[in-house]
Amino acid sequence: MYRSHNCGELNISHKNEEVTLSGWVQKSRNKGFIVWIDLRDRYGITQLVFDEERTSLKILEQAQQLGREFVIQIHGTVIERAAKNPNMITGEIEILVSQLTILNKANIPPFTIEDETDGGEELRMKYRYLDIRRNPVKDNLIFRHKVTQEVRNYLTKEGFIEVETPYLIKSTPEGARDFVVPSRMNEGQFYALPQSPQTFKQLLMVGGLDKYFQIVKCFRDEDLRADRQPEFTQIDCEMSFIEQEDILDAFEGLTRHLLKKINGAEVEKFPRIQYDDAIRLYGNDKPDIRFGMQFGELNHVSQHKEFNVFNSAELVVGIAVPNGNSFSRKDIDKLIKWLKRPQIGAQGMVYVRCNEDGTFKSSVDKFYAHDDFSKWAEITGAKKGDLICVLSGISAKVRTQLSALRMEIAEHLGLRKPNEFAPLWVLDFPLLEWDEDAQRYHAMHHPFTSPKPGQLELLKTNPSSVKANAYDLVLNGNEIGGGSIRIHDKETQAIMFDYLGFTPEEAKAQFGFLMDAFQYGAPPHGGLAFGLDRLVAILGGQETIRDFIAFPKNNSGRDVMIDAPSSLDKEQLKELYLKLDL
RNA sequence: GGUUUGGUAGUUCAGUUGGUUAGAAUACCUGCCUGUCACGCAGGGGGUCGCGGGUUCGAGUCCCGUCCAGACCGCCA
Repeated sequence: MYRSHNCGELNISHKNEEVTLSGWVQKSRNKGFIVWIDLRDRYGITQLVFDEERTSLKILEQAQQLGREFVIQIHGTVIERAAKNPNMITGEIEILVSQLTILNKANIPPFTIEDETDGGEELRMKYRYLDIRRNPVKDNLIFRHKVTQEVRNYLTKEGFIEVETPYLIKSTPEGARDFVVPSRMNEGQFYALPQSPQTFKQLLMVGGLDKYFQIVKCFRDEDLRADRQPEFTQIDCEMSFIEQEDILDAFEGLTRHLLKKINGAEVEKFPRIQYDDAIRLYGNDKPDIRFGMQFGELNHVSQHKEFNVFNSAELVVGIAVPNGNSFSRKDIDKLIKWLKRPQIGAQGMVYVRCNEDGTFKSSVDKFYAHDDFSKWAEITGAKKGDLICVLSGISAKVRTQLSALRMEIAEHLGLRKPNEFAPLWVLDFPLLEWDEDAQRYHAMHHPFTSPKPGQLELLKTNPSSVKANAYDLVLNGNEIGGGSIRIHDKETQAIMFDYLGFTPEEAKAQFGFLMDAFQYGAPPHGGLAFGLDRLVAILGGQETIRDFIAFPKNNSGRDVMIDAPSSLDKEQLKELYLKLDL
């Protein structure tokens, strides 16, 4: 028996008990005649004591040789400490060791195994197994386990069936790049790893399973970000004989359940916003509504004056920063500099200080009078003591820029509180999006999304105005889920493929199986997928998803621990009928 | 594909207008220490300044190239 207890559970009530513990040496404090060892396992830390009077000399000497992260097993007696440590759960007791076994030695770890480690990101990833010994990472993985358990509990209770769908599927040109896998048994042919189980879950609906879910890995071969991994996990769901309202209900229920069970947060009915309004009021299809600062459009009260920058702009739009008048000139210059970086690309910013005495002080006093600024303040909702920030230019660009500014300022002012949860449904996304590079429309969500009833005809006359039965769930400014009511008849699906530039032959070759299935009694259906990694990070009050993934990839899609990807040897390539053209 | 920041001891970092033998903290090793828990005290070892080239009497420092890493833009149905 390696252990009778773990390292986090012993307390004064176990006094005088004989116990066996196993774990890692966190730290030793050697005072010569007395040695303390902090023994660590997943559950906590228990202090071991060895001294000249009570421990045999052999064991004392052995204890003095123990290095950090040695794996040991001890047997001993729980005793009350002479000097207690109120900061530790096990701080009232220690183990007087009578037997010590070194189960395994350890090299000196390249970074400290402590909550505040001295190791940098890259080093921690290379030795991720050591990193996982640290509480912050370990706790995140346990937290993730709790979330997935609650997801399974809730959806199972609601009658959903978890079904596994294949990972080796077919490559399709729409959407993200596919990861591909050569087939040895089928010369010159390739599987693709799924970007999502989309078509399979629809086929499960045709199969009559009615309510499906899966916690499933998805793969996209696109460039990465801090919060984007090439393989990531989705909570993927689909339901039959439902309308949009049913899906919103079901997954609002799931999200509320998670917020309550995981965070103890009670959230009212989730507010909803139209996609068009989200863009107009926040410049963004995933607004963070934990704070205000809605956009106010100022064209009609700022144009046709002397200020040519605004006169020539398609859109003049501003936000009111609460108590922003406290920003110094230097603060504002810093913001403007930040806006002008190529990543944001703004030309500049006009600001108006709303003084406590009701007067205004702005960077464009030359062109506008008090009454003009009063109107600006009214439209942006600025109060005395606020700062109005105004950008202008091409509508789409300006909205993106002001949205970035809004988030930056909110972050700076501490308005993005991690323990506050503000979910939001964004509804009625456009069906299509114009692709400048390809000079054609592509599906904004995916090509299986149904248009709003009666809007199919609009495809011919005004494609970009067609709205879809598509919705996103946004939490604290992050898109955590998205879905749609699907097309479930062959004719409509064929029209969609046609508009997306597929020839009937291409559509048949790539999605014939789905179109065929639709001819055998496909029920009306729809669904949604949550990004689990991001959801877990947000519920955990953190922005980065990497520490909620046991073995994440780096910025270049590499696993620096196992050093993947790597090249294949000639034999392997030959077997797969591959020649490299480098 | 682009913008940008960085790479110096095991680790995290400092290193001024180019100028003696490249420092600090921590980790590590040795010794001392009977109540530590960020233990303390004394001593010690540890460097291809990412790599290659250039400018210079002299390069960690300046220039060019390259590799690696981070953040962001494009991209991510």
